[in-house]
Amino acid sequence: MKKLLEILSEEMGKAFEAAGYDAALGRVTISNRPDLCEYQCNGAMAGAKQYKKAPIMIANAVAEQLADTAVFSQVTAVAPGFLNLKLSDTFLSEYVKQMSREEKFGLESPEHPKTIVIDYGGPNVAKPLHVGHLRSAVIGEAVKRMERFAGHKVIGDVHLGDWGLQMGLIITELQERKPELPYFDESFTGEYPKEAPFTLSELEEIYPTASGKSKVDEEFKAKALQATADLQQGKRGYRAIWKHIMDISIADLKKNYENLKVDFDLWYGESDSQKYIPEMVEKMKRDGYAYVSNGALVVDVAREDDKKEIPPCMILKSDGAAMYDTTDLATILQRTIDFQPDSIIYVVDKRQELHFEQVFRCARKTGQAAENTELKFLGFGTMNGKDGKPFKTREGGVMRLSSLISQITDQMYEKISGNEALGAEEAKTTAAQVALAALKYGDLSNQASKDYVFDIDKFISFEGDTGPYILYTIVRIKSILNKYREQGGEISMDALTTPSNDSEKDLYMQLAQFNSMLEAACEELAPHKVCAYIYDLANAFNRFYHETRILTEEDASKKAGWIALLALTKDILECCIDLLGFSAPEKM
RNA sequence: GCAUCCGUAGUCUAAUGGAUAGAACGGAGGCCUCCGACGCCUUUGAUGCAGGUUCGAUCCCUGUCGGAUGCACCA
Repeated sequence: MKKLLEILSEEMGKAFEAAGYDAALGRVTISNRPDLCEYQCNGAMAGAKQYKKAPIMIANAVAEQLADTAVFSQVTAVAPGFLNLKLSDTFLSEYVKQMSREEKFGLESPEHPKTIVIDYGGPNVAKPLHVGHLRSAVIGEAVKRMERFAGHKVIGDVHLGDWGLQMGLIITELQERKPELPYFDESFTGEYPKEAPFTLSELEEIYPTASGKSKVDEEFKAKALQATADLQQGKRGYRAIWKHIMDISIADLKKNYENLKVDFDLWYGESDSQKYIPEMVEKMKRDGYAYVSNGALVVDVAREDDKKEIPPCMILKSDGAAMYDTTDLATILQRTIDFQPDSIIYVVDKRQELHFEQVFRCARKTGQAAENTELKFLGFGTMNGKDGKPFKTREGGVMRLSSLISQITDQMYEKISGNEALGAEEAKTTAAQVALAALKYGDLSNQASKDYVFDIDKFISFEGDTGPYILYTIVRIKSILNKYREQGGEISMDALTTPSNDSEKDLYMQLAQFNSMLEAACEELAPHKVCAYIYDLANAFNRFYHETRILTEEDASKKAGWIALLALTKDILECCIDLLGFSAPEKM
């Protein structure tokens, strides 16, 4: 269904036209002076120059045309030329009633659904997830759910880091520790063992050790680089080790992401694009794009109008090995072949912006991406500690994501375990549920591109603009609805009446904004807009709730109408938090 | 050095070029015989600085100061 503001703008546009002005001037927006009006139109001022008339004259003429509109209950022209509007109660409630019947609360599905690949998560195999992986997972998951809800075909790909130097480092370290393993025996032709020669926790220790060594030991680093190249060339024993690492690591990653309510459609990695690389490189050479510079094979991507110098995209290092430019390009090619996507969205740390700028340009120039495929970089900022510096453990190390989550869950448990309505078991699961909401809302309520401060006490607070506050509001509504059912009441959206006071009308207006809010949030890939919306909606509900005795109301139709209003509010809140990637308990 | 992004109340955060810059936390004060007071209502307080474009600028442009980040064989 049409967005409310669209309808209002059309109505206003007709009035402008009838008064002899351009209908486009009739754009209506939400009032920024709620004390004066609910909606406003500033078209008279915009048109003043064009028509060489005082804005107030235009505004007056337009207001006259709206004398008997069914949409507005009040239209006033105010100096210097504002048109202040109030909505008709019946029009508003009809709109909301219609919306409650629609499949997606009135959000229209796109005429041409897009195929969108979202690249997020980006964990490295053999390394546990740490706090640096949180934002990509949380933001990417929200964007995926939003676009999917909007009606697009969305494919979420975790894009594992499984092909770079870290694999060579692990192989090299393993060889030093256990040189007797068949994987390192060049003459071995039999089948390699099914069991991995290491456990998950060993693996998680091997990588940092090897990484540390490579920084001080030149020889070790050279070996690791060689091992990386050998692996990429397909050396049999190395591939077998790699497979072990992958199996162990992915099983663990899946478990961790599941705890975060994050799930991927594809578990592809850099390695999966490998088979496209040789042909891609050849074609780049053949087409004259790639040339050798300082021993490496590169493609120029600089443009004349660049203010800054954009280094060329590196296709192959001087030792012939692929690097992240290469795999990212080959991955674009792979996705083009597999899905012909209309859009590929990268949810990546914003520090990688230059890299992706290079890759996108190169992909366009050399034809890895179709011309009509848009490549979007959704860069996110750093999660900082209270000191304003990147989040660390007390000891100054990198904090594991699982520790962060258990920390916030434990604190949440302490807060809610005092609630006697909850059993011990229920308190545990509820704590985990609310903690996840606190964590995700704390992250998503900020604009993705900005750095933000991870403040655990603020996030888990039930007061203010937080996840728990949203959940609390939902739980409160559920509690009322349950009582109503216990009294034998039935909930039906048809019971919606017209608003009878300001706080109720405000709640109606908040609800009516759902479709335009979500459309904007999807368009701008901005989950924080969904957060801002549900916060406003929860506030509007709480204000209304405070003023209205619902269950004791004697007028049955009034009561049923309020119940319907509550039910719709709850449905929309729950819909939104599902898009953000968390859920509400029954009690808390 | 060059470049990019960001500077909004004490803190944190929002605002397709529109009126008196919107919230949250904190501070001050009030509201439970009543559907969950983890709530609600008052109140306090901000666009780094200097110019320009515009009828109108937090937003666009220029300069300046401050912060973050990036600048080919790591990802």
